[in-house]
Amino acid sequence: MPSDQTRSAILAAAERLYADRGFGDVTLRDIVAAADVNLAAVNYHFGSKGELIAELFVTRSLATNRERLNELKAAEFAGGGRASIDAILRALVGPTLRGCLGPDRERSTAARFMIRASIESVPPIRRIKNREIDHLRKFAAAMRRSLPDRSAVDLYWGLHFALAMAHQTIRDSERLAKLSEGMCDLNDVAGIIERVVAVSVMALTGGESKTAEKVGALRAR
Amino acid sequence: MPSDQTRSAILAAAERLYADRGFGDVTLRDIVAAADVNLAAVNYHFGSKGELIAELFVTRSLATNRERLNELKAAEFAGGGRASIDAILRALVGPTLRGCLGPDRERSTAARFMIRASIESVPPIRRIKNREIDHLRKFAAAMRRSLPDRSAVDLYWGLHFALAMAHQTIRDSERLAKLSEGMCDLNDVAGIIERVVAVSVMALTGGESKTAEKVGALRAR
DNA sequence: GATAGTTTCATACAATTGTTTGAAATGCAA
DNA sequence: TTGCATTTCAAACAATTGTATGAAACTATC
Repeated sequence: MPSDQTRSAILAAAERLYADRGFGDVTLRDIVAAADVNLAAVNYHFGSKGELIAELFVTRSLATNRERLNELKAAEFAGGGRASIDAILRALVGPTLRGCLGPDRERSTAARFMIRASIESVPPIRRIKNREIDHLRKFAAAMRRSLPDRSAVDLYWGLHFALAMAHQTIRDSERLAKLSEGMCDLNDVAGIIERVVAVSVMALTGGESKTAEKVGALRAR
Repeated sequence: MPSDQTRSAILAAAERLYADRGFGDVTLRDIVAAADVNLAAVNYHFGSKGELIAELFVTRSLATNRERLNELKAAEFAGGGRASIDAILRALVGPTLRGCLGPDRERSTAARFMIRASIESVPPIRRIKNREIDHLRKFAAAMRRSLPDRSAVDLYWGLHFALAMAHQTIRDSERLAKLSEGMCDLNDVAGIIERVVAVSVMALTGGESKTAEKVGALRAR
């Protein structure tokens, strides 16, 4: 019977350290010290540092995607096959925002690890990351069904911007807090999600398709 | 007479390498090889690797801030002391977007270096970065003057989201290109700027102050 | 309770890193 | 030229890194 006690202790410690300090300055010795296991255990159980990171990433990546897709399916079911655009966007940005900003410690580490992974693109992760495109494509398709009149380009930009806002809010919540001197409540996760969704919906619908015009008008200046 | 030939060769090579590959995996030996100078030259001219990075960052940081403030001042002058909100946002996101996505090679390296710096937060940079808050505060003040009716919280979020969209577009333009299968033209820098500005303006004005309502309405669901 | 397979451990290894050193080369003033 | 300061260079240094090794400890089966 394989002892996965050591194995999971390493995974947990590694994820927490990577989430906190990034891949750049976390050594295997840091990890085994935090996990209270022997240095050689990492190579014994995972083969190499890169494979450890890869395993962490694929596990969390699958979990996040599953969570997002569940919300999407639920929204589509509730809407009789066609989800509302705000529900789609909520399914896209909700899980990550809740995971990173919410109070749940365990989820928080997982989500912050994923943010790190999306920022500091280390080789073992870069190789896997292409699958994310396929995942996002499902959301693009749902958006196309929800807003059949919008151009594909507008939809892609809307999707891109929604992720951008959610992402940056997690990555740089500290700056926003400092800049606003605490006026922006970063503990109100639900409020943040709705703010991101609201802006994204506006970007996509633009008060009845004004976005394209607005872009055009501003460009003409 | 000090020989700044070596000095500037190091600076140029370091900036290019850091911009291309990030701080994580660029060694001093990579830099001196690219600059075609001796290894010891870095420590002789800069003292340490950290001080080299810091010098690069402060130089570029000052330049970017100056550029942004120039555009802001010009916009405020043109508007008789009060700039339009879209002009303010354009001054905020324009320089970086033009720098990173534009064709100008030299500016491109500089801008991409700054993006790296804002992502991979290495110690020497982290220490300096607090000044950025003061810089952003000037834009927040201009926005307050331009939209005196909006709440401060909304303005901060709008500023935050504008930077988020610009930032992510630079950092992850590749994903957007892949996702949209080339439909989103990332060479049309002016168009991208206007798109970011348009969405930010909508987020801030929300079709005559609908943002807050919309957030409220969505939250009520 | 002996044995085979698995897991842990201390230790060592090879490679890479930023930094230092002291001598050689260079530039420039007298 | 001589003398002095600045700059370059090859070499070495100390520290850290991921990885490998072989013996010890453990676990479960017979």
